[in-house]
Amino acid sequence: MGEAGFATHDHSGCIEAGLARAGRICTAAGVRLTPIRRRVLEILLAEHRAMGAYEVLDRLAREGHPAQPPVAYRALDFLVRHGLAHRIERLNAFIACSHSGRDHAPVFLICRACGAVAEAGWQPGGGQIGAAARAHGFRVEAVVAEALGTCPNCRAAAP
Amino acid sequence: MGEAGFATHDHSGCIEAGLARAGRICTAAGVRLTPIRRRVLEILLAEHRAMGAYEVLDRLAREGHPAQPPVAYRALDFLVRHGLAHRIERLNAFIACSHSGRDHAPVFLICRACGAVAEAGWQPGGGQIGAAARAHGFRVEAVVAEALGTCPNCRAAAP
DNA sequence: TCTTGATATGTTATAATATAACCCTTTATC
DNA sequence: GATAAAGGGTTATATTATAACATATCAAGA
Repeated sequence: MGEAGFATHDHSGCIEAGLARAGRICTAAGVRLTPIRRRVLEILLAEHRAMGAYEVLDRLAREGHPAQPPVAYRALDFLVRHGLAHRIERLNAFIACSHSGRDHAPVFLICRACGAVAEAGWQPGGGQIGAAARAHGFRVEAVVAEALGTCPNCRAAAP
Repeated sequence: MGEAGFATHDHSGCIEAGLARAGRICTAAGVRLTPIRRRVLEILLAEHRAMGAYEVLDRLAREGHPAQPPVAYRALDFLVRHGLAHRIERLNAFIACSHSGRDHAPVFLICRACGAVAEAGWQPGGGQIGAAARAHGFRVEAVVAEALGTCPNCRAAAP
């Protein structure tokens, strides 16, 4: 999987690889990738973009799954807790994790024009946020880093 | 004003100074700091913490102001647009800007235990986010950076 | 000053996002 | 198989946010 940028690519393999990876992670963590959880991850992987909880829910509904809000939120919470998906605060949306490494602090690049989201990795402790936190005596446990702007595709289309 | 950290301080002067600064900024920008906008900023400055829109709204209501949701959202949007307040995505809440400088990209340090929020400044373009964006050909227009963790006060209280 | 366009406010209604709470089922373990 | 722990199904409701439209206020030129 690796980095997911804005470049279009054939990601038919992403879904399979993502599910396989999820299976490994869940096994290692001693938790269960149940059918609903697996299906939600699959939906996120297939769409390859940030999706709202109710959008995921609609999918499940159309497939005949039970589809009350808690169904989606529980599955999404699970995926986020185990690092298989991320929540994009700015969009109130969720996206499958596209970073292959272990524990990572993602930074999201969100295109205003097309809504595409790229995930990049970084070392939050090492940079300026870490420095700011140390200056305030603050212990960082998690970081939300989201950049809004325009992706290269949209700039090329409407410069 | 300057940096707002976790240290307690007498911020009676903060309110006055914040309002004066807001007046200058609005005059310079040719926009109006109307009574409602001013009052909402005053509330945020006085509380000195992140407040939800409906919490601000309750205040206005108790003071006899009209208090339908758009009243609060419009005032808060105005304050955010002009850099007088910030939206904390992670909390769906708003906080008065406590950074005296000009255009700045704030990073927020949010304490899980007590909910306090400190605002620090940084240079988003220079750091790792800038590097990640350049690597993806992404043009950054705004950055949300929020760190969750524990503030020094809470760690001292319950280590 | 009058008019006019732009901006702001008041209000109703509703959309979008998220969680509480309860009960039942499935799974893992002894 | 008994039992505890985790997950799922469902109802209801809480929380956050905006659309839409009528009225009021302001700024600036005719």
